[in-house]
Amino acid sequence: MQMNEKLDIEMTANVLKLLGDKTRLTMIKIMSEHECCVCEFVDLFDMSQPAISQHLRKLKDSGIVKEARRGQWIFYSLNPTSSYFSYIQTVIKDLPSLNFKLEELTAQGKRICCD
Amino acid sequence: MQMNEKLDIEMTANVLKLLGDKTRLTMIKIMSEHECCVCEFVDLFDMSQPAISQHLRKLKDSGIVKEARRGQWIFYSLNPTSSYFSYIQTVIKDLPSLNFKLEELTAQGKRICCD
DNA sequence: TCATTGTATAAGCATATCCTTATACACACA
DNA sequence: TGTGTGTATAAGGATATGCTTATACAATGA
Repeated sequence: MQMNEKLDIEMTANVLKLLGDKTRLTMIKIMSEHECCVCEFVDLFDMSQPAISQHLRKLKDSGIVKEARRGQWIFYSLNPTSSYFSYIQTVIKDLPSLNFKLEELTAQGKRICCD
Repeated sequence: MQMNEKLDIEMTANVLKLLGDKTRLTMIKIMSEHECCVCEFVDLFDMSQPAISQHLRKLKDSGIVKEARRGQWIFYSLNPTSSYFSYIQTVIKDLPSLNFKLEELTAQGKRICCD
């Protein structure tokens, strides 16, 4: 059963602006499949650590992403309490999965695991 | 039956960036319900005619919107041949309808009709 | 053909965006 | 407590964005 809750245009535009950047859209798609820490993103993107950190901060400030510190690492994931949680999943649904990217990291021993 | 065609991340980010502006997102929502000409948008938004025109050009350049001249007027609408046509409809589905805005125009005799 | 109306383009400006490098902060562990 | 590793913040620069005003182009109709 669909909820069909109405979205605010201005808030939605802000969310779409955040997703309207290739780096952030890719991050969001990755986080929709797995939580991920900053250093993993740094390995996945050809970009400096501060650049990654700044993208994550924008996503966190908007409330669509949450962070969880585990020891030295901070893991980011989609925030299930955000009012845009299911909307975002709809928007990214048909983007290609990036699981294989994380598997490459695992193969290179670069995957962070805190179990 | 869902198609579930895979979307390209970079192209999708570009589309979302276009939608990630309050003015353009509103325009798109309006166009999803009715075609609309430039002067109508000018009446609907508190913004100059060139500003409206420039937003429409971006949307047209990306292929997600098409134009049709009818006499003096140029009508814009969602482009059904765009590969993002159904995607966009999904993305804007739960935004509030703006039909009442067009009805206000009609009441003010500002609605353009070429029938 | 000329004036009017609708639309597009050009140029310029203020601000936003996205990156960089340098540096600070947080945690782990010897 | 000191050092290494992970992450955040600060500052600054290049480019992008979104508006403005001025002007050009397109169609209509007297």
